[in-house]
Amino acid sequence: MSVAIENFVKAIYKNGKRDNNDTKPGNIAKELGISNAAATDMAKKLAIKDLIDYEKYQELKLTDKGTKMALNVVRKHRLWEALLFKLFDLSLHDIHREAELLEHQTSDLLANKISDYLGNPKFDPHGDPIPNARGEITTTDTSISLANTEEGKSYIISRLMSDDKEFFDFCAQHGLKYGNSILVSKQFSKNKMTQILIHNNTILLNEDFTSIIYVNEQD
Amino acid sequence: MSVAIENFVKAIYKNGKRDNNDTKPGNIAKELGISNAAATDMAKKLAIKDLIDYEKYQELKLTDKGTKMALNVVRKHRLWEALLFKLFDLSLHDIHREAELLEHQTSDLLANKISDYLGNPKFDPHGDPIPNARGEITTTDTSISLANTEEGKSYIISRLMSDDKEFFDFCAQHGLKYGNSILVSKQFSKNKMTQILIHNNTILLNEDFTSIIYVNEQD
DNA sequence: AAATATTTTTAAGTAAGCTTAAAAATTTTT
DNA sequence: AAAAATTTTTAAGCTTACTTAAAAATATTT
Repeated sequence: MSVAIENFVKAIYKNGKRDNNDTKPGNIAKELGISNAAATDMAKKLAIKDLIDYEKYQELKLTDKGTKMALNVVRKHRLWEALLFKLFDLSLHDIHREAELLEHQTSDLLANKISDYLGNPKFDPHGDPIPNARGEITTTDTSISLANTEEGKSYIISRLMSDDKEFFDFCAQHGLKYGNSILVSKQFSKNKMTQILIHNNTILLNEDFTSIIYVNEQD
Repeated sequence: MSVAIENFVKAIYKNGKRDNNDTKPGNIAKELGISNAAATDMAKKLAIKDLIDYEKYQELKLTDKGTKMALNVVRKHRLWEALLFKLFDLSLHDIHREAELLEHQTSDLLANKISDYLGNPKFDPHGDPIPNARGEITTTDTSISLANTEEGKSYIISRLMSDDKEFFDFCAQHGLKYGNSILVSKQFSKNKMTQILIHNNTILLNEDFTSIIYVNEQD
């Protein structure tokens, strides 16, 4: 399947998870940096291939076949990230950029070899779960916007779900990285902000960030 | 640059080395599995980009810029082959197939990281020399069609320059592989055939094969 | 609920990278 | 060196993945 199609399906998958399921053509177009018209166009083509269900003016919905394709690409992306992270001294941002290209030129055979080589890891260097060869994925974490603030309850950062360099730089600067411990001290639900404590620093995060920082409860 | 252009330039480079410099559009077309018309078309486009010198009905000749691009792609191909060979249990044929795709989606930065990781190797698993980051390449071997048959002179196989599965299978079956020792016992120049001795078996090879099996003199 | 703004869709057009068919040039055979 | 065969080129056309501009529908604001 073409790179354009794989990326389109992947974008629907990602937007379906992340935002409030806003997978109308315009959102996908923005994600991919193409025009709305191009997104509508592509949506029709994918519908013919039975990768999405398409109804005019509605959200784009992946079919089982489409979901399978998206997970296959996501699997390859995250396996590449894990491999490049292990072998080379590269920034997470660089690794992401390389994986973004390699993911589309990787046979299932090679993906499985990479997975084996790494010991069939369940998570990539961002903490994102790696779907297995059958497209199954296991996650238990939640965004910190939904974390509760019970006294003394601490969390472990499990993922930073973004490809934005500015966001990564911000995270790096404040010690927000995969595996680190934080305390969610307060939710300002009205203003959609969250206050956290990390390394004895209190940080107030707005929705853009709280929705893409994921954590697991600390045991 | 696009995949199609990189492959076109690479094909000219390869044909310029291998065959009797037969780099007319038809040969490149055959190499790439496209029509002659498409090859002529592409040749004109590459000329505009100053990647080749193009004159109607003549051989296609890479400019310095074109050669540089070809060597850059070849470098990435061979580095991928070396890496995949080291990490995974895959056949040389599979490795070649994967590298053929990955080579076009690899930044110079990543290529250099792979090279460093492998200790900046000079040869890939086929024995083909890996151009360095500046596009320099070092070779001393010759095809067995040109090897001389001096009494008792033996050679070490340095490369099997092909992507053809049948050829690889043939080589595997007869012990023709990188590093093995052979004796070139007779040149039938009139018939363009070469007789070799390997593992006490005498094999008579025709030009198709003698022109792509490369050897170094044994010290 | 009307007016306004935004988004989606349609329509027409472009560039890349191919195709086939036929004309033009070159190469090979006799 | 003429005839035959092959190769290269030109021409016209196709598909994919985009674009911009304008029409149609939906969503938001007042």
